[in-house]
Amino acid sequence: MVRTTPIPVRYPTIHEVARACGVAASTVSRAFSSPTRVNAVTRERILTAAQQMGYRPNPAARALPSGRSLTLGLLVADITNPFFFDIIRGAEKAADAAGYTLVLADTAEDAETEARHLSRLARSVDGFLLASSRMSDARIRQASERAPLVLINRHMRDVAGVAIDTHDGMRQAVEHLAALGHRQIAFLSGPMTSWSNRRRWTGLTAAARRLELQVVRLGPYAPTLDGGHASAPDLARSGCSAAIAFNDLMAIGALLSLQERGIDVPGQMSIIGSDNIDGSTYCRPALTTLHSLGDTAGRQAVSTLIEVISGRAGSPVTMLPSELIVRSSTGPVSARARASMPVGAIPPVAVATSSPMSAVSALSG
Amino acid sequence: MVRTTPIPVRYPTIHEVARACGVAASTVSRAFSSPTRVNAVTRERILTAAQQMGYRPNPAARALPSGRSLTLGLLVADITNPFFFDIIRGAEKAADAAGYTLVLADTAEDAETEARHLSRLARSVDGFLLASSRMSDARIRQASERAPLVLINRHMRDVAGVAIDTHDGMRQAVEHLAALGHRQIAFLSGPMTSWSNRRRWTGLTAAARRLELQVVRLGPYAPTLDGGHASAPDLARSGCSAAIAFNDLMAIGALLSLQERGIDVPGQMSIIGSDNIDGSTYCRPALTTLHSLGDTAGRQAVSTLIEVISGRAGSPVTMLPSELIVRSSTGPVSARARASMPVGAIPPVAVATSSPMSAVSALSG
DNA sequence: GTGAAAGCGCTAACAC
DNA sequence: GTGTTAGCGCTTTCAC
Repeated sequence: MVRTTPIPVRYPTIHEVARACGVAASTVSRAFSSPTRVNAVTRERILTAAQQMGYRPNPAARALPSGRSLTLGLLVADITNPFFFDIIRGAEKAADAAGYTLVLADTAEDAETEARHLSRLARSVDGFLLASSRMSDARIRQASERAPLVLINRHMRDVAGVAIDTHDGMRQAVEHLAALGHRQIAFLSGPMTSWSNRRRWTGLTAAARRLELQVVRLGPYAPTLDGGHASAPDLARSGCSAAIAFNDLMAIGALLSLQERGIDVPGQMSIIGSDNIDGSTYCRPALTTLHSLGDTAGRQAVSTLIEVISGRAGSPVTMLPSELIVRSSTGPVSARARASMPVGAIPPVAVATSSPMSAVSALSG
Repeated sequence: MVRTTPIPVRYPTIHEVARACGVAASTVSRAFSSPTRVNAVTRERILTAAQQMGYRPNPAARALPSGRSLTLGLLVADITNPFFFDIIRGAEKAADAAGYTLVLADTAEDAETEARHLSRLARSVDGFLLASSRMSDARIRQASERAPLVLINRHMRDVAGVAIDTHDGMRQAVEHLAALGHRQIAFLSGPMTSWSNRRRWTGLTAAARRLELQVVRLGPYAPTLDGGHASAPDLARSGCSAAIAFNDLMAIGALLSLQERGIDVPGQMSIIGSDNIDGSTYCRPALTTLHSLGDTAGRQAVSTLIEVISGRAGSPVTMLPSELIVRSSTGPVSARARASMPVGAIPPVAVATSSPMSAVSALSG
């Protein structure tokens, strides 16, 4: 038989512990919350008694007068995207170590869902971590004025955050491709609402201009395998010999579709991803990609958030580096490709999309 | 400048809403908690006022007298394992729809970590969902007596749960291999603490006995890419022409390692995984694997848990089917392999491991 | 159908 | 250092 009604455990309260120790309830409270303000001996006695009575502080009762729930909300753009794994694990570890509970919510790449979670959790958590937020700057700013908030993988001058500098990563990627002889590079764009997408594009164009390469932006596509698949036809007819995708999932999707169309990677097309997910090691060819320290980002974001919550200042905007990992999806440009793509056939920076992208227009001149 | 101290929003209380409406606080409370027990007109008035005053119930204040936090804890064996994605998403959707908040915690494949989370969250949540619990039956039973608890992907007669029937999936896998001419099959075992691992092994041996095939169990290995890599040497010298791995990650790891050793898949070795993760479509060759309805499992588990919490009975143990998806990692046994593996060289069921596995000894006779 | 009142278990002044 | 005393914002009897 299945026991459908568990016997609820009656936990002892602070008062019962107090009585057992012959002290006031407030002393028991202090023994847990501000250990220094209680006599070491009596504190020990209280802790021991509490221990053997099975006392566990009631979080709700704690939160009510103090206003602090010791809970943090982590909103992630896509929980199935391996990019977030290390961030989640890092954040969880740091939260745990600091005595906080982490509530994880998936925003499914949608600003509205993100906003809903934000308002739904507003009174349950002490602060928010927004990993790859898809909301507008204005909305984020507004949210950060109502509750402690730290951004991950997004940068705003006036909001605390931990960002990953793929700008420099893009430089490494472009230099790698240039060294292999590529002159025309496509960028497979991810969501326009993604700061890191814009950042990658600006990093890419800056490096390309310096090295006198031509770049085209294709998309935007969904930052998923399917998005990558969708990009393949555009890429195939782009006249480029190499592509840098917004992330690994897209890169892998593109790679598969190209192969299905009989286009060899890297023989006829080199591909670079970003995030260094597990799959980038076992797709074929294995993916050249950017690696960054998600674990560190998660930890750092939590500790920044805890500082913000406690009203301490600090240097709230952290930048983490990223690094190119060269595998087998990039190779020298083929003679045929080189011949079929006369330099100057396309302008230095072309945007093959109808979607607006402010950061681009300023650069495409 | 970064604003490190957000201006905390002072939310109106139930009393302020009450005053604005000229009713008692308790009526406002009822308007939200038990809508039927309040006059429809006054209720509408209250809801409107609350709306425009920006009233949001305080979860802690709610939880204190009621004892219910409207929060559910979902403990997952490995948050980076794609097997859990659909389960997480399904659970999140169902929880959301029922007005519950989901706290997600990663147990890192460790029973102790799982127990720690269980006790840490005990007073913060109304119940637990344990996805692929690594704890012992005894411990799970004990936990389920202290708090509402529903198992996912594990079966115990006396604890509510949603299990995935890979027993029948294994039958499909073995029949598929038998049809391709394989006579010797290896099982790459996952964690011994995993119910589904044991279940897969019994399903495999039962089907193999019926079809008069021989099976060997190798491992256990970690249920990860690395675990799969580790299994490859054992598999290569096992004398088998096909392997069924505990999950896709292991299958992919094994596949890569075999290829590195110059062993062709499926030419010299057929491989079957389980879980149908995204990576199983883009590893090469694409993986033949078992698919199951994680989303449904997650949803179902949440609704069962809510029933358990509210003391309602029902049919608390659900079984979900699984289905074989044939891709390219399985093929006909090669003539060479067939020749080199005389039937009868190894006993019908061999266990090439020193680890204890109760379910096995009973079957290996 | 609604109001009054008594807590839920804890924290945080404030005294001493 | 420790005890006393108010609440925190809500739910939930119990009257009416």
